[in-house]
Amino acid sequence: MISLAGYHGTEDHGRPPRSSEAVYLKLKQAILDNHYPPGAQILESQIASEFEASRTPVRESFVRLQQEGLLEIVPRHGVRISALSPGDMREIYEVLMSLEPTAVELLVARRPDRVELSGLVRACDDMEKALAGPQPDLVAWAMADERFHMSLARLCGNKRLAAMILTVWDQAHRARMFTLSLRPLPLQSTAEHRAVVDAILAGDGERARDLYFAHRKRGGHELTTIIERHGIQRL
Amino acid sequence: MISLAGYHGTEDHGRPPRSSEAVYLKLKQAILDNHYPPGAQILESQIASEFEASRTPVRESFVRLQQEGLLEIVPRHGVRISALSPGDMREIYEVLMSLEPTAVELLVARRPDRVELSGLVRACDDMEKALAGPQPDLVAWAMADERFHMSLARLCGNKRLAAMILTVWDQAHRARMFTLSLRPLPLQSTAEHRAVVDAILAGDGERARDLYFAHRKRGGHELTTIIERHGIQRL
DNA sequence: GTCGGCATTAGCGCATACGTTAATGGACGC
DNA sequence: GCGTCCATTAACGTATGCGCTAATGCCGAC
Repeated sequence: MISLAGYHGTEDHGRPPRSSEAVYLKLKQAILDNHYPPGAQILESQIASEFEASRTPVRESFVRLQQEGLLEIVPRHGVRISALSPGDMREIYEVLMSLEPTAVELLVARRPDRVELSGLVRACDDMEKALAGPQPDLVAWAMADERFHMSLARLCGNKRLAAMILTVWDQAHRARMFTLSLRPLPLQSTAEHRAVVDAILAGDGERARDLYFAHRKRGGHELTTIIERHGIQRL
Repeated sequence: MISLAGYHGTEDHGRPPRSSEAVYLKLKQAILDNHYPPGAQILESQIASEFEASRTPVRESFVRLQQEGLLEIVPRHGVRISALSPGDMREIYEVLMSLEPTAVELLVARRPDRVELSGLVRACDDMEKALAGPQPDLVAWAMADERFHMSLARLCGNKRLAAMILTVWDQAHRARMFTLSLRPLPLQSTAEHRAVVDAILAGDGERARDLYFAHRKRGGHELTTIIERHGIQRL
């Protein structure tokens, strides 16, 4: 997880570390890392003792994570970690197909300098590196891919847009990790990222947006196909 | 405010009414109704006594409303009701220009029947009616406009997309109400809504999307112009 | 007169206590 | 043997208490 310090406004400013913030971050990470698998039921008191805090900060974290769609509060049964149905994946990809191309377009319109874009370029480099050797490192590739998309969201200059992208991206995180080994080597995906960066560097917003849209569409289609072929119902 | 029962998963299922839910709803309504003006500082204990609840449900509401961008928790100073800068308005309109046309396109792709679309048609009728008489009723127009956009979001079949539209729409609610009397009579806006509905009824997704995008773009431009001309810095 | 430091206290973050509800298991009746 | 009802208790939703932090105001010194 790469956090977007800012929009949801909960990063500290040198204040005493808040237990509720720590619980929130650790719990979120644990969910994304599949430490609590989808469908799992967890009790407030269980998390409270695991994280050595009282129920109050745990409840606060639950509320926040519920709004982010990572879990659902079920009265008397604690929380249920959200599982994504194929329909949810469709929703997420529809949202990303709408927001991410817009983010690219906004980024180009801002006329960013090469320094700002260095993160994107490096993420591309890392994706290529991860697939270059005789033993492709899929996890490294996925991390670079994530870095690429997070950077792009943050660079677009629209905090709300960035936060929305991050939210659904987080929701889909586990599913992406799970399907990583089921899909063909992401060589084309990597090339598409590079093409987007090139268009951004060239200042061609329309081309960048269209490339990005195509990338997202193909990726979504690929994932949908995998989910269907494997008959996956929840992830 | 028109609530999207569902996505954020806090509607009740015949359970005992929860105080925290009541506080959340009333507080949100109060903010949208400008009962607490932007920039206002409110203390937990103040809301608690006003709403006759303890601090716990108030805190929970604060957390939720902060994530929705309606207020900001400022330690030791309670919460500050969010004020929108011109930059915020730009962000909101960029998001809506991305999401709403997508929603329209998705709606048309679902091939909705006339019954499903009746809410949209009625909202259009009401907008026209509100402007028809010798004394145009701007508030009635704004309510119908809001109903139109909320219906569209909900009809698109993508809960996440709908929730996102609702969130930013809520953020901009006060600003829209405030500028209502500063802008020209929304005759063109009303006509544009009608055109979008016609395109939806005709099943022409691409036209509907383009019309909607143009509508949103023009509306955003109009609002931006007003804000600039009046030198408004916070609303 | 102004600035700085200290005391006071407001307000919060967290822990915990309390009452309520619903889930569970056992016992009894059919 | 099975179903139903009641008792038990687990878990939550809310209230409240506690200790800590920082904001505020006052007083004294320069």
